Amino acid sequence: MSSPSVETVPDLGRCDHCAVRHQAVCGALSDQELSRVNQLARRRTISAGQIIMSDEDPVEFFANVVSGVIKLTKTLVDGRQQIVGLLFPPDFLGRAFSTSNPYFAEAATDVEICCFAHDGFERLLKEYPDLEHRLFEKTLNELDSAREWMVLLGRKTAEEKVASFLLLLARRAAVTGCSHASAALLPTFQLPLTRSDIADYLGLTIETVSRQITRLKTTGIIKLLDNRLFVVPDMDALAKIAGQELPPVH
Amino acid sequence: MSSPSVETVPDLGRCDHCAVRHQAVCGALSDQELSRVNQLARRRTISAGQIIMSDEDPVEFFANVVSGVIKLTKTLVDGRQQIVGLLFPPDFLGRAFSTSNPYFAEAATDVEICCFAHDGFERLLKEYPDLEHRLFEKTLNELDSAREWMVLLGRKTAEEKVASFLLLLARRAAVTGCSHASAALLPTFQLPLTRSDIADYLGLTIETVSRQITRLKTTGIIKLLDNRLFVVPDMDALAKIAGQELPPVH
DNA sequence: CGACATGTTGAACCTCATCAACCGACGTGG
DNA sequence: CCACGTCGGTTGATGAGGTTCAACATGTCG
Repeated sequence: MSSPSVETVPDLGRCDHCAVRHQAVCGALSDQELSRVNQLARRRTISAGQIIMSDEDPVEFFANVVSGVIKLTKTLVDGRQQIVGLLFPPDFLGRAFSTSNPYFAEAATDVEICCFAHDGFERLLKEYPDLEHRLFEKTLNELDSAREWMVLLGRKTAEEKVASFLLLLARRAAVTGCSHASAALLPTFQLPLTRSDIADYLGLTIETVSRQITRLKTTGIIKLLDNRLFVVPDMDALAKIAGQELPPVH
Repeated sequence: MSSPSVETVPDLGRCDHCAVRHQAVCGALSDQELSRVNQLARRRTISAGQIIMSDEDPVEFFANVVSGVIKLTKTLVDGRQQIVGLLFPPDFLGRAFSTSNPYFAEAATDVEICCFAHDGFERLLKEYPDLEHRLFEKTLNELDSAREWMVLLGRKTAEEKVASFLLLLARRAAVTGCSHASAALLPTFQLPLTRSDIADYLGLTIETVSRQITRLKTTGIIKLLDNRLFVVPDMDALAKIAGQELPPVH
């Protein structure tokens, strides 16, 4: 397992080549600490559609999202469903300090995660306050996002909802910097969700989502290279349609 | 200020008589630590309708809610508003680890809060991991609530929304145990919000809220002693209408 | 090739928003 | 003291935005 190395250099194992090593919660850890985490961690690959955690099960593990997208969903007794969160790399999956899961976690695309056993990880949180602090900050950001989404769900029109969602992805793509298309550096991204998932994320039906997308397409706000590959020629135009929140300055 | 006492007994000052001393984040602190917090804290009384924090201002302070109800709101440029959270005692107000406020905080009723200066409190968080941990747990609970509300906003009907809201208050009243009415111990509570606030919380209009309340009244699911005082004769019936989430057991 | 999943489009319907009138309570000033 | 305006709430009539139901297109996999 461990390569023959000078003993002062900790064995980081897979963590050493991990794509999200510094952005994930692990970023809080020193090399020494990370080598311990490494022994606790287990990579898993999950194909699209698989359920990762169920609200029927107790919390069994936590995980970092390494690649792909995970959707967190809640369901009413009659089957109505709502996506209450999307996890991208390097987000963290799992409800700390609770024995029960408050939602379903399902792979929206093929997904790679790095899992930690429940007990071991909670012990780690106790031992490394920096780790807990990092997780806390991530949680605060999630809370901010959730509340922004509440505005969308409660007050925005179908067109604004779809535009907001596309804007979210376009901005992510702009930051991540991976423009798939050669198209002169215009924000371009791959849809990670089906129409059905988008509907569940926006509190709409599939049909309405489809109609709004074709509308944005015909008005030229967006372009589709194929059914899943989007280009946004004018981010400001899209942002305008998305119905922005009150800016901080009055 | 400090009463002449044996020096081994820390001066808890107002904290000693504080109604939320043990439930609020302060519950994480020893008497020694609390006596220090006490010097940092300042009680404030705020009348209904006053703005406590604006998203236009930087984060200036944090606070414990001691009595009353605070609403957290977000607004779109054209004035559409959404309440993204309600704070009851002993909830915590303020976004830690950020220089800007993500929302408005407004007193829904007359409110008593216990304020801490921003810098002093963040220093305290660093020094007392237990305090930060407690705040973390509160944040996790807020996130759970926010996500539950997303299901309501995205997927529930007007009737279910109103019923869910009343159920929320009725359950709170049942726990807090303060039944205002002599009515044979039926869950009874005072509405802390105007119809307009309720509408902003549920993503509806005032008119729809009003109509749904009268509907629940005429079907006997709820009774009104006056415009603000509600009685729930049958919690299960109300819960049924509220459209429960999928129970943990399949 | 047929079966199935994903997505699009059309037509009818319905829930909820909108606009408007009205009510009672309250406070204020002439 | 009463007229007046305001505020919170209720009720009615109307219509638009989105859902529902249904048909069809497209792509994929055995």
